[in-house]
Amino acid sequence: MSTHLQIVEQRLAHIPHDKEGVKTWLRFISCAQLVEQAIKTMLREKFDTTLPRFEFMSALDRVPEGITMGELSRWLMVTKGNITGVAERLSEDGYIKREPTPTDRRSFCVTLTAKGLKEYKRMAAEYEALVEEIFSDVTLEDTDMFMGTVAKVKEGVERLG
Amino acid sequence: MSTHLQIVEQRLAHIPHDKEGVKTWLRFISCAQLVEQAIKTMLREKFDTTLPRFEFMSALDRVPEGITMGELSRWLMVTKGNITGVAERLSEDGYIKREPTPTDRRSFCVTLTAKGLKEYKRMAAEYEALVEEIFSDVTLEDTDMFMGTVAKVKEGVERLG
DNA sequence: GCCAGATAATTTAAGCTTAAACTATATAAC
DNA sequence: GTTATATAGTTTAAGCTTAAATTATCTGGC
Repeated sequence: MSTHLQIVEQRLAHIPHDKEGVKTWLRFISCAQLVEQAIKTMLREKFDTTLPRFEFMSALDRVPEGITMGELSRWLMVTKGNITGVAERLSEDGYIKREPTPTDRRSFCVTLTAKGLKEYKRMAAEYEALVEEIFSDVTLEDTDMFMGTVAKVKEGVERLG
Repeated sequence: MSTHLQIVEQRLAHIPHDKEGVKTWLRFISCAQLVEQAIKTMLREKFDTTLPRFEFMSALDRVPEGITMGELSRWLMVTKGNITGVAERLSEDGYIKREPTPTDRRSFCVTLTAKGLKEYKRMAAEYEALVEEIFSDVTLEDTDMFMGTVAKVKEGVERLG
């Protein structure tokens, strides 16, 4: 049985030596996927939920007064159609509620229910513990260097126009 | 209009100071998503295709003699059901072909067609140019430091059991 | 040969995601 | 007030993804 790490090494071996950027990108994305997979597995096994649902509830936890679907869409950086679907399922489970806003009859004010807040707090504690454990050997110096690299990559993306 | 970068900074501001790992993870995944989005946009606009289709064809390009659905599943680190679906659509478009293997009547030998190979080469050139451009300011020293951090994160995930 | 267990691939049901079309409402210009 | 334009949210069609169940085939032990 091949591990994630071994497969990534095999894939790197097929990339020409002059493609340093491609190799770095493959290392980058495979590490991100590894961590994300660990988070998804934890959320599924311990809370029978998904990362998009968790992130949706996390967005609501910041703002007890509630926010609109459009604001959620911008905060989570996904389409409004996406928000509609996730909200529908969270609402069915009684974790969130959508109430009309007095000033604009087109929009809703979305908030966590008491049940949703309680469940979110449980999930957030496990999530934070998991991520802190995964990153526990990463030092502040590592993070500083890493942020410098991230800044260069982001500039690279912005250069594209 | 908020940019990706601004939204990430706002999200970081809501994370407690003692959660360094969570902050680093958010920076990590947001950078990965930014690059991935640039790649997906390029593939859609220039080739009317998707990243999973590109990766599928990339896996086939390595092995002109062809590989089975199960090998593709392991190489791409996705379920076999996933492979069935993507293969079906690529086959409809004439980019790949599935032939029975002589030794095992359960399995198929999957290869790129001439059309598929030609299209893949065009896509791969644009993909490599794009990624090299995005990572062009990242130095070998950056990459070395980054790999050290990645190794720590991977160990962190493996520690979970 | 026969049978039990393993393996290759597909199917199914559910959820995530997007782009584009659509409905309803708001806002601004006149 | 009417009209044009913009915005809030939903719907639709298509594709990606998974876990679990299923079908067909293979392999080893007898």
